[in-house]
Amino acid sequence: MAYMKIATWNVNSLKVRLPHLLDWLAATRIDVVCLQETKQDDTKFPREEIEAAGYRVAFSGQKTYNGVAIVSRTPLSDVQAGIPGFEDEQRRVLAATVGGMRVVCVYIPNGQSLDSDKYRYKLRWLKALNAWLREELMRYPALVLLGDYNIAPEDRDVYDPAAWVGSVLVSEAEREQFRALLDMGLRDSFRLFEQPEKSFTWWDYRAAGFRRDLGLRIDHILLSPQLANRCVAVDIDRGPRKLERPSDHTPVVATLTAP
DNA sequence: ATGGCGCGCGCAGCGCGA
Repeated sequence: MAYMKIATWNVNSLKVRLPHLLDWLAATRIDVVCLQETKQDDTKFPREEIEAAGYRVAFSGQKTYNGVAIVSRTPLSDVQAGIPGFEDEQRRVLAATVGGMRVVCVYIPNGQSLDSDKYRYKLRWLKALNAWLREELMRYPALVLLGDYNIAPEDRDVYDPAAWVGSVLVSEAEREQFRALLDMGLRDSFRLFEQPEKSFTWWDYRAAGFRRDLGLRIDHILLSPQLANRCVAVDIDRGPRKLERPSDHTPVVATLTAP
């Protein structure tokens, strides 16, 4: 295989979106996709359907909220759920080694509002993620961190920055944590390339957000330097967002040359 | 436009997402 495609997609309920996922995998031949908001207990996870499509899968789920999974055409090894040493009942992190890469799938907390306990949790969570990844990067030079970050890193990632001042997803403390990831050497793969203005990955279900293109870029693929050197393209795939009953997020796909 | 929609749970209407 000349290229490897690795993707992230917040499916907002895997139960509802499984047909979209299977169709998308068949159409795109993606090698690895990290899922967020599966919202399913591990006992309910549709492992058989995904394996029947020719993929392996690792998952860490919970009922109603959160839940992450890594779907891969090649075997997954050294699967690890959660951030070591960080007590968290919420299933938001899953890491595995795939094709010589360390793949870290994250569903970063939303935060709700700046005065919320959930926001304080988000910042604590991000600090723990940063500290952990600093070590992981030393252990795994070929590392990719991908998922729903719930952070729009810059104003150009927001359809109307003025309207979002004072909100979660754009606050300075969150963006600082995002920059801390870049400061340890990770690259925002999307910005390695020329991209259209108004490149978004999420649109509110309300107010015809997608039709009016009122979106945010909050789903990201960060690459260690070694993987950034192999990255030849990164694209947002709006296709699944145009289907009936879509997720409010759309997939992001990075294309890497074979090692 | 202060909300709007979609999801899970569970069977009414609420919490949550972003």
